[in-house]
Amino acid sequence: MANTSRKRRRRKDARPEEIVRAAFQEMSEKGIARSTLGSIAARAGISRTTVYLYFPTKQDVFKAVVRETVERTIDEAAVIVGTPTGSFAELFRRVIDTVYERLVEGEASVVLKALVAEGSEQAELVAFYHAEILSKGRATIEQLIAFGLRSGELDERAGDLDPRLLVSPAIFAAIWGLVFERVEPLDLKRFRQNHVDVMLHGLLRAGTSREQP
Amino acid sequence: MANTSRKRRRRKDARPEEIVRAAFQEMSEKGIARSTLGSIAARAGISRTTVYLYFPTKQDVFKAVVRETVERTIDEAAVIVGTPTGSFAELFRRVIDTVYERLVEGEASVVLKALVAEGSEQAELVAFYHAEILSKGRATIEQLIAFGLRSGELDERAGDLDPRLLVSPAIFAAIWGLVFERVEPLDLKRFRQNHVDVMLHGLLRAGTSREQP
Amino acid sequence: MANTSRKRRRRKDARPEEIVRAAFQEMSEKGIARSTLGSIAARAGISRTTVYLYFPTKQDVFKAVVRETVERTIDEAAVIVGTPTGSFAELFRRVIDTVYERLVEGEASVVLKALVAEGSEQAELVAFYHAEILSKGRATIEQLIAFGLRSGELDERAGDLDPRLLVSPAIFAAIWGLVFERVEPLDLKRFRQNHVDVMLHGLLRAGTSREQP
Amino acid sequence: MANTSRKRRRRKDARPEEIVRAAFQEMSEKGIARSTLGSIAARAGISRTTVYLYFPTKQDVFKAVVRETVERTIDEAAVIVGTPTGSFAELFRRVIDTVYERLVEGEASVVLKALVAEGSEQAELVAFYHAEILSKGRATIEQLIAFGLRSGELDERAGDLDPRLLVSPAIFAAIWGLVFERVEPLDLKRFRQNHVDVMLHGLLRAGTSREQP
DNA sequence: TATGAATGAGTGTTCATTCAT
DNA sequence: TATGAATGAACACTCATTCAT
Repeated sequence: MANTSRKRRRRKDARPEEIVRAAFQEMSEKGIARSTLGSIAARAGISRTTVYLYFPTKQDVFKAVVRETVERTIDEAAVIVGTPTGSFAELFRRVIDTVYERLVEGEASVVLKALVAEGSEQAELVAFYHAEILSKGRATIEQLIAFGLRSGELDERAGDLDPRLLVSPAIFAAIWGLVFERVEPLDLKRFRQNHVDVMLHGLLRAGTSREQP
Repeated sequence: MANTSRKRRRRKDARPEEIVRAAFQEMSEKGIARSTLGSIAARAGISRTTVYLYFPTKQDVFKAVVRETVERTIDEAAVIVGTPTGSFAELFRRVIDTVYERLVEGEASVVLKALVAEGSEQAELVAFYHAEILSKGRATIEQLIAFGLRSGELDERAGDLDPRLLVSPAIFAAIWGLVFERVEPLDLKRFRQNHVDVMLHGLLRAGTSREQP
Repeated sequence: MANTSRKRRRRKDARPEEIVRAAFQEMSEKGIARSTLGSIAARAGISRTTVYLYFPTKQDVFKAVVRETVERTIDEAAVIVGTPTGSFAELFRRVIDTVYERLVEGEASVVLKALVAEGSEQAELVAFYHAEILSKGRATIEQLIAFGLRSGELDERAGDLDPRLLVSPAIFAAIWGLVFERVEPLDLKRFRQNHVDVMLHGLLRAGTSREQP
Repeated sequence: MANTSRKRRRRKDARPEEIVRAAFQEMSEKGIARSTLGSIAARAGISRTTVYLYFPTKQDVFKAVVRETVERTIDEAAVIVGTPTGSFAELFRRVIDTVYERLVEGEASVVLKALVAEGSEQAELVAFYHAEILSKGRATIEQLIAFGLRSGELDERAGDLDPRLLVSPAIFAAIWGLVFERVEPLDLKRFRQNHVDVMLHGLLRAGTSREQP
């Protein structure tokens, strides 16, 4: 809970942050396109035009939303692998847990959706999000794999893995929750458990011989 | 009815398809909300109001887009499991291959993205997509698992799996391709290979004992 | 029941009459403005464009509606005063009865409303309606008054009466029925009775001396 | 709130009235349906969208027109009966005079015409008009009759009268003036005089015995 | 005669943005 | 700093009407 950066930003100027907070809530309910400046302003308790004192454009408001959300997520996300303890399996489970907690269940999932939604016109935001979140996540996973290889728990073929594969079900779950939750809900706890189990042990009955491709 | 002009008739029949094709292209570039009936009509080379001769509403146009684009996709995958041949592993690989070909690399990924992006504003479309596509896909995967259990290749614990887990990396890849491709490309062939390998055999070195949670 | 003119028109060409009938029904339900050629055509069981074979314009359709309805009304309206029998009071009651039957409860009320509605842009129709219906009605009332004066039942001051006054409550009732019926219904029978009673005897208690203006 | 610019504030307060005035004029020329927000705005010298700052919907504009135009009308008539002076005949004449001045000759006739014309498409407006205007008018007439009964000037049978009958010629005159004026004008002064005379004393010569129905 | 195809002009409404105060 | 007033551009949708067959 490194609340230094948060404190730093606070109190310097409360208004922009209130606007961003309101915009985040609107975004999480209606998406970017359907969030109107009017509704954001109303939620922030200010006039619609006052928003323009702090942000030149609606897009810029949402840029700030992404930025702040990402920063908060990063700040709070301790680097787990830095000081590895226990088995690879334990470590893996812990990393995946963190991903679910932060990216899937947390605020960042809203941002992820927004990026998917309007990413094509928000290249700048996409790049920022990638640099701040995804690349760090990737590094974490790569460290994790390296650890497993060193410890001998992982087959040497794991070195060829695309690190994104290991978290991809989590991202899927985040997306699912945002879009299809109402129509066919997903039991996150069970899904996470499945995720880890299958990733670690595979689907095939223990003892089944490996394919030789 | 008999002497209706061929040319005219041909046109009449072709129109909806042309409109749907134009709408698909617009959607892939701008999403649903930002696709206007005007731009769709222009792309189809007709007047804006002509669209209303074939579709009562903008939503219905995109409903048709979703339906036409994705229906064939799933049907094919379903066929595969219908007449299972070979081992579970082979079957699994074949289903996943189909999913990648259709959902990830094919046109359907565009639809998927649009729904992820604007699903909250298009609840009806989401419900439709779920009913037509996801539920069928889910059934296919469930059949696949059942087959594996029957053949003895799958551990009995596979019966508890959320079927969505098995395809989740593919969905992830589809989203990634649409959003982050430019910033960090994804080697689809390798990713798919990883996907199948890890799902089938797990990450842990063969012989490593299963966790007892 | 002079059905000569009706027969004359019939069978010569059934289509236009079917269209006019459909238009009349639409008009009585939705008024002229909200009656679309599409709904009229649908009701007549023909294509929208077929209407144009018989009527150059939507307005012309409704001109025909007014014409036909008025003609029917006139044809069937026997001239009561022509051969007067009984007292003025009896005659008056009979004339008023006819007005209620034809203009208030009959089809013509629909036309009346339409004229009120779009009369300002349908000067031609208004003039036609006046010439065919109102002027004849006026003549009838004037004959009635003359009869009453001759018979000595009417005060000589009745010669100064605007004949329209005598039927004005009936017209009011027609309008009321068309507009406010749902919100505060009007008991036509009672209203008609009141109408005749008050017109004949006035509101004041019998024996009250007349004002001297 | 204190230092809000006077000019600006004045404007803000004046706008709705200006819009309503413009709408009234449009309505009197083209009716409700054919009055577009564009033409109303143009007449008021503002942009089409500015209307939406003051009225959420086109219907609300016309609701305001109806309210503003007719409210004063009835109130005044009600005041008259509130403090009755003189004979019933005098009072009746005064109420009827007010109705002619306000409803027939004044602005309110335009509203009445619009409702008659387009009432079926404007059910809400009709209900509103009834609640605000007609029910009050009815109450006024009923008070008037009650007064006449108390004072002994009215025959006890007047208690059975539909109150609407007493003003119905005035409404007729209003409609006539709007629709048939050009084709056969109506001398309002004379018609009003006739109205009151006949209503009070009836058509039949004094001394003629009442009918026994 | 009859119709299906097509469209242009127009309608109410939304919303990001500008401007004067 | 803060805001209320005002607007232009856009959008989905309707409908009378024209045209080719």
